[in-house]
Formats: sequence, structure tokens, C-alpha cells
Amino acid sequence: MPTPSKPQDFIRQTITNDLSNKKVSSITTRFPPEPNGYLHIGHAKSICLNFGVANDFNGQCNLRFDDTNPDKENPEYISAIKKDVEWLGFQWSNLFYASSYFDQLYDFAVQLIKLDKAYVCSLTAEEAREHRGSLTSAGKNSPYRSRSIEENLDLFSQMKAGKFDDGTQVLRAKIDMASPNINLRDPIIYRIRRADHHQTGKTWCIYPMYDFAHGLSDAIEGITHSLCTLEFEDHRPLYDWFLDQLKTPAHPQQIEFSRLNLEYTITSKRKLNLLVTNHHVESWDDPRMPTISGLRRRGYTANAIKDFCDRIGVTKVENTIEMGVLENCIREDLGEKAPRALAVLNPLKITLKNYPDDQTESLNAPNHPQKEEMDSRKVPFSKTLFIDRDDFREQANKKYKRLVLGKEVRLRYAYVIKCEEVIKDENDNILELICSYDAQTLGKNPEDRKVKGVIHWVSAEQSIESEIRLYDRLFNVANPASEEDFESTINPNSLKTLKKCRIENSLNNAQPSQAYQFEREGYFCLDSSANKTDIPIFNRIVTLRDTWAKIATKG
RNA sequence: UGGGAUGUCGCCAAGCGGUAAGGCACGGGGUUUUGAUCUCCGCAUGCCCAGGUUCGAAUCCUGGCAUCCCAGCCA
Repeated sequence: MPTPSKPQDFIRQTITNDLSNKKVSSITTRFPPEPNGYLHIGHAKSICLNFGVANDFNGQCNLRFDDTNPDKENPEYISAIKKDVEWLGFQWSNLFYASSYFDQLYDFAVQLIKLDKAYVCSLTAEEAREHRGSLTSAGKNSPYRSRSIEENLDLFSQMKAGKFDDGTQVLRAKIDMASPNINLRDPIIYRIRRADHHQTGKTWCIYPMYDFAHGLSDAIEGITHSLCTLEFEDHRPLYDWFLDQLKTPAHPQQIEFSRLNLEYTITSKRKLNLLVTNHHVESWDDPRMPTISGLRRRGYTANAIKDFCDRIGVTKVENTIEMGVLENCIREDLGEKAPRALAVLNPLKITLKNYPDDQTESLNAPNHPQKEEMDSRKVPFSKTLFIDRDDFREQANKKYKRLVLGKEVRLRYAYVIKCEEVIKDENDNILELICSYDAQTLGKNPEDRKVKGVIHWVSAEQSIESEIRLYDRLFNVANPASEEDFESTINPNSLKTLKKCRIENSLNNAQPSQAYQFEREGYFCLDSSANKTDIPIFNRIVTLRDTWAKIATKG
């Protein structure tokens, strides 16, 4: 049971009631993706719900591939989906495929015909659309609606046997062409499609439609609560109709919740697919993609994603979550767990004129400012260093707490330095800074003056060259899905690649799964596509919260 | 003159007739060798609107209004 202190969402409340009313004695849910694309953050919400509910009530949750449309499906997606669910930290009770129920589904369809509740319709797709009527006007009966049970049985078996061309016949439920709910106007339950199915090969040339296959698959598996998104609300009467007509071992309850919308992103497999095919991104796992695999490569942790799903809740209200919520989740997780490191993104050389030429010190740097148990490491300090160009100004007001010509600043974990001289080229570009250091300031503050700023640095010689990729939102508008042409709202600056960055030596053996906080910059992880023989590539997962940026933009 | 749903702070979200939780965001203090973290304080006399019932209504009733979804042989 969920802890009473934490309010239950309406679905868990329903389940709690169903259990106490003895409507059900145990809980079984399912996560039913169609293998026609990669899973995205919206699926994570559904995964956390379905597996979370099963876990909370000591029930089971199946992973079921809803693979009834071979035209769009692909085994590559199956393995990617399994990997993503496992990576999120969930274990399915059973791994199923709707396609393994094709025989049973066929028998159910035959039963429906025998009940005079289904018929073979020979209308063309266009004729069928005309017969369907409109939202405000009733449809018309198909001329084939009154075929005899025997004839329907015969035609349906011929459909199965491949006697008809694709699209020439369909099996339809006989419900009500005048229903105000269009889903009940004799919906199609089987269509003819000669396509190799990734699981069943050439065994079938007829495939069941979602409405027919889904509820019956749920019933076959003994699903107690079939959780789906709001757009299926209108389908529930049909879901129930099939179950009521047929002798199913159980009647699962469909409950709808609202899908996740995230500002500045798209959660539509079709559109995400377009981003890949039209090369707006590198792949499904491009770190800018809201896919589970993209988030993983970007450096998001499973914990952060699950925390996010916890925070956004489950309701029936249409909602759009601000990006800040997701970002906050990963910051919180990594703030706690990520070891700190020093990395200079835009290197500016500085020379300490009073530091001995060939001296090198090994300075102690804690891996986490609040967690001694995370230990510390040694970082090399020398006469020539790099600091970030953004951390120096020739002149600045008091608000600027970094290095200024003629002023002092603290080098993190090292000494206080003072900028003595700026060396420029003929175009006024700053090439190098000549500084002095105060040997008395290692591990302690000077007593006679206050040094307010602290900046990060790296030894020029004893550091590693690295490429760093900075990501920004993929779209320039908050709701790209509502645009007539969402591709035109793509942010052309969603990826900024920095070459010649310098990172501290200890990052030499970084692994993609280990995120670091580059102090004062943000959280980063090694890109998993990086070739070990090349210079390392780091992805920026998220920046640090930056109140200075707020102050600076305010002016 | 179709049907289905939803409206509580900028974004989420508790609340289930007894007098508006929490998170994010935002504003302001404090600590700090990360402008980070942490911490303290502030942030809906108000719950889409209008009536009604009640000692008492975000919660019940009536009537409006707004928004979303549905006319694939997709899921």
C-alpha cells in the first residue's frame, strides 16, 4: 500500500476501493507500447504509473507489445523499449506480445460472427467513410450489414485464407450506425494486410484493430486495471462492448489519465521519428531528444526521471509541465551524488609570474563539498593555468565577483591571485593574463583583506583537452506540437560544440554512466558515442542554477 | 439541436460539506573557497462564472462559460 502520508492519485484511490470492495483480489497492470518508435518521457509517466501501481499493491505488471500493425513496427524498437524499461529500473512480471494472441483473437471474432454481432463488409475505405456520417449526423448502415451468419463465417475464413486483396474486405462489429459515439458505428475489427510481421512472419494476412485486440489481450492476461491516456476515453464503451459480448475470463477496467506535455518539447512518436528521418537530430538517442535513450545519453538518471513522474502527478487534467521541473529533478539527484571536478570551457591562459618555473603542487580537492565520505582527489597546480574567459574582465562593478585587472580572486581549492597585466594581440583580443599569487592563502583566507570571488581553473600542462557539447531546448516555442509546421520552430542553436576545452586529469577514466559536476558550470557526463582513442566528449546535462545570470540579464 | 471529458496560485497538485496541503517558479534575509548547495521568511479572505441548498460550500443542486478529445482499414 502507498504510504498514507502521501496522497494517492485517483487511480490508486479507485484500486484501493476495488480491493476493499472485493471487486478484485489482486492487481495486474500492463505497459503496452507499440514497437513503432522509441520510448519518450511521456511513456516514462505511463511506465512509472503501471509498474508503480503494481508495486504499491503487490501486484504484477506485464510488458506487452501491442503489435497489431506490422506496417509500422520493427524489431529494433522492441529491443530499445525493453532496454529503456529495464534501465528505468522496472521488471516486468511477463513479457507478452499481442501477436501471440492472434489465434485466440481470431476465435473471438468468429464467436462474434456466430452471435450475429459482426459481419464482413465489402465497402471500399472511401464508401465506408461516407457511410460513417459526421460528428453531428448519424451514419448509414452498410449494404453488407445483413449478410447471414453462414456467409460471414465463410467470408471471414476466406479473408484469413488470403482469398481477397488487401483492403477489399473488413470484419466489422455490428453495433449502431446512429450512435453519437463514432467509435460505436460498426467499427472495423479486422483488416486485410499482406505484410511480414516481425513476430508471426507470413502466418497472417489479416490483422486485428486496436480496439478489438487491446481489451481482449487485457482480458486474456487477467489485467485488472487497464490504464491508458485520455484520448481513449471515447473508446471505453467499445472496450466494454467486446468484453460483454464475448465469454472472456475477466473484464478489466479501463481508466484514463492525461498524457504528459512538456514545454519546448514534443512527445509524439510520429514527430520524433520525423526529427530523426529529416536529420534535425543525430538519432533517436540524440541528447536533445526527449526519448528515454536520449535523456540517458544526455546524462539524466533513472532516479531523476522517476522523481519527475512522481512530482507531476496523475490526473485527468490536460497539463503542460515546465522544463524547470525536469531540470530540477536531475539537479537534485546529481547535486547529491555527482563528484565535483574542474573544467574550463573557454580557456584563457594565465601565468603566475611569482610562482617557481618548474614547480608543481598536488592540491587536495574534496569530491563533494558536503560529503566527506566521497573522499578527495589531487589536482595539479603549476605556474601556467587556464581560467574561463567569462571569469575575467578588465573592469567591472562591485557586483562582479570574479577576476578583474588589478584585483584579486580565489582559485578554487588553491591560492588567491591578483591580475597584474593583460596581454593582447594587435586586434585587442586578450591572449593571456599575467598574475601573481599569494603563497600564504592556500587553505586560508588573508587576514587583512576580503577576497569575495572564487573561480575554477586547470593546470595548462597537466589537464586534458576535451570537446564539450552544450544543449539548449530543441524548439523555440513552448508548444511546438500546436504549430502548423513544427519543424520550422526548431531551435537552430540547440547544440553548441566547444572544442579545446580543458578538463582536469582525474577525468581521464570517466565513464558515460558517471555524471560529474564541473564546478560553477553544471553537470556533465562523457558521451557514450565517444571513441576512447579520440579526445573525450562531454555532454552538458544541465546547468547549475544561476542567480548571477538572472542578475546579469536584469542589468 | 452530436458525443466524451476537464476547469483550485505563473506551472503542476492535495482537497471527497467544517472554514485552501505540498512541489516547481517567483520575491526577500542568512551561511558558504561553487553567484551552487543548505537555511529562514513571503507568496489564493480565494477554488471558471452566476444563482440556490446549508449554521457552514472548492466540495451538494441548477444554469451558464471556457478549453481539450473523437468522423484511420493507426495506436
